[in-house]
Amino acid sequence: MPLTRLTANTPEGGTVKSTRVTMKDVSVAAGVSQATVSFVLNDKPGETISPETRDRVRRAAADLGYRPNGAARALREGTSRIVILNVARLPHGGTGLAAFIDALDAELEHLDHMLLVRYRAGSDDIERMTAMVAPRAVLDLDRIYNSPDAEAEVADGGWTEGLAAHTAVQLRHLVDGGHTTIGMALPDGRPELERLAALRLDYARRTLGDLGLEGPPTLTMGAGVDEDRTALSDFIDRHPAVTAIAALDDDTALRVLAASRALDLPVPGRLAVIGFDDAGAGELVSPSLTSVRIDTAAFGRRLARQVLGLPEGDAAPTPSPATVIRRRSA
Amino acid sequence: MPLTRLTANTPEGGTVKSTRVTMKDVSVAAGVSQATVSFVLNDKPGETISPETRDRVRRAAADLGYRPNGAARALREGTSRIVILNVARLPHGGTGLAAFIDALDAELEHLDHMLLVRYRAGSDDIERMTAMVAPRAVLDLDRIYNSPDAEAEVADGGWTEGLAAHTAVQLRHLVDGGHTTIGMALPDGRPELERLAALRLDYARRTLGDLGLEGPPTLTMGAGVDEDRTALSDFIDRHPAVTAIAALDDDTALRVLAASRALDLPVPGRLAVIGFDDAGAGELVSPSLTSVRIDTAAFGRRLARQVLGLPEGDAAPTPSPATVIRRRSA
DNA sequence: GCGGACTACTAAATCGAATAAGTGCAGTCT
DNA sequence: AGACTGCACTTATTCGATTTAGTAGTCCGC
Repeated sequence: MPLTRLTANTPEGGTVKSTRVTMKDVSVAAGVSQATVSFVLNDKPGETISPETRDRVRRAAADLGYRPNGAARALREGTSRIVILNVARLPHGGTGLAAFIDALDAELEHLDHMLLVRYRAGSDDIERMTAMVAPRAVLDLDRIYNSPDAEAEVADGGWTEGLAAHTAVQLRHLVDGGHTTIGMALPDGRPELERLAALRLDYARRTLGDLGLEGPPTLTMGAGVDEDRTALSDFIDRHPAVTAIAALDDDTALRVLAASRALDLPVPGRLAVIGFDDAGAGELVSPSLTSVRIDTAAFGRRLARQVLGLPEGDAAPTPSPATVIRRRSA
Repeated sequence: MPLTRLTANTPEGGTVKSTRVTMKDVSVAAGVSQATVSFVLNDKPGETISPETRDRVRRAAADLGYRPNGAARALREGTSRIVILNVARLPHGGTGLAAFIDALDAELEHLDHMLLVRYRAGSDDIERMTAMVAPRAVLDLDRIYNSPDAEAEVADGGWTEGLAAHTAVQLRHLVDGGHTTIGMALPDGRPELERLAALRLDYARRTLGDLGLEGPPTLTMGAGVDEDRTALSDFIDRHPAVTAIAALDDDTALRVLAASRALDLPVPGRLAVIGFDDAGAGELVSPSLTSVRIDTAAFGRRLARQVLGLPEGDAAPTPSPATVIRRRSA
């Protein structure tokens, strides 16, 4: 009754190795050379293979249950068909990020690649990884936030442009609710989120500007329950006109909620609170947390193709809907 | 300003390939054959290499920054040095699981292997993975719960035995608080957690039995906020003597808290609630959630060695402490 | 009726490590 | 002195794919 199910491949190669179907086996079954099998199965352009032969080969491969050996491929091609997603220390609780990963995974699978996730951070780790697994690409969700070369043109599946729209949805919900002086809550002591915070803050400023409102004063939460209460208290003293707070994420929003409770500030009566990237716990607190659920699947799909250097594909310039999950807090 | 930092290895090979340091390069630099380099770097037993040569080889390898090519190794040996952890659809918010993964990762790194996490489930996926990455082992956190052969002897780093102790800590906290009739809250509609639930319930029953108390009546939560309220209401009606509830995890505990609030049941006055595997949101709700924080690092370390077929190593039969994070709810 | 182009393939090299099977030489035993 | 053993290596093969460089055979024009 163990927690883990172990499927070990004995390095000694017991029966496993002898069972493996190789390209050679397929070539024999189809009565052609091994090279021909490779040409057919990879649809190599420029090679002329008769339709009948193609058929025989494909049939043989299917019959035998042939699967190309990733190691051999990687050795020959220089990189494996693995794509690494590095999520070191980032929050991955939100539904948005989960959907993003799901879509990325599905699309990569469709393109005959495999997404694997790495939790370790550090540049040395990336070096190790390059040597050990030679991934086709590394998607680093962490590094970007601390990246000095902010303007580097890097594939992101359109996430960044989407972020602007999503931030706007969050703010607009508060404005539609009649709020005109809005604050923004950012996480404390999370250096890996610093750049994301700056980005979101910038978009928030623009959104409010477009609506003829002043940019949001900011509030930092996350140092601890007591510190949070003090921080919110100070913030309200300094900005008494603020009647609503938009948070960077649900965790930060929950902290605002907790601090408000401690200060006896009625939510949403005195202070409306809205989160971002609905993380699930929002419906379990009181008052329940209003949040923004973002559809990031389209980004994931686009990123998969970008990462492999493929054209955008059939995925049209999809709109990226963000919907407000309306609960009690705003 | 993208979300992702992309480090692509061009399949075309560009400059990267020419830059790679191979064993051949090392052998030339050290003035020996490539085979000798392999013998030295792998400490091949049975091979007699003079200390001076060993030194020259090691020095050359270090100077050139040699890193063995994972693909070549995998091709030759039949399996790569990658260990896959499959966490498909399981909750991974708890601090315990995070610490478990961290320790597993660190120990595997120490043993020159690499832990990569896979989110997809399904047997077909495992087949794909075997062909594409040929992992040395697959740790499936998911399958185990549905596994029919419950008694299979599989490496788990001692997790299972620990679970019993941890469950006891959770229950004992309630008993120490004066509670004698205790219920257990289990998640609803999470088939992947069914077996874990059964396991925990069994341990709970034993713990209570040892203390001379009756086994816990169970309560199912998670179908939805309204359903949860009804479920708790029914439960209290049926078991009015129950004054405390131990939950399978923090998420389930939060649901009990929310339902209690909806029913105006004072917590911990009428009903004490304790979670498991402290997931972080517990301190942000009101009343704040008491939970059990488990130290799973030792399990991770042991599992790493088990999985690679190594002896237990220096890691002594470590005790696995579980500590109650005492907050307001119990 | 012969060179050239095209078709439909095959043979062999290659990627980088691990390893089985030698090779030359010094020392030992009988 | 010749066989034998052990040491310190080297040579060459292997893993399973991709890819380059062929090689027969056919058709086509002149």
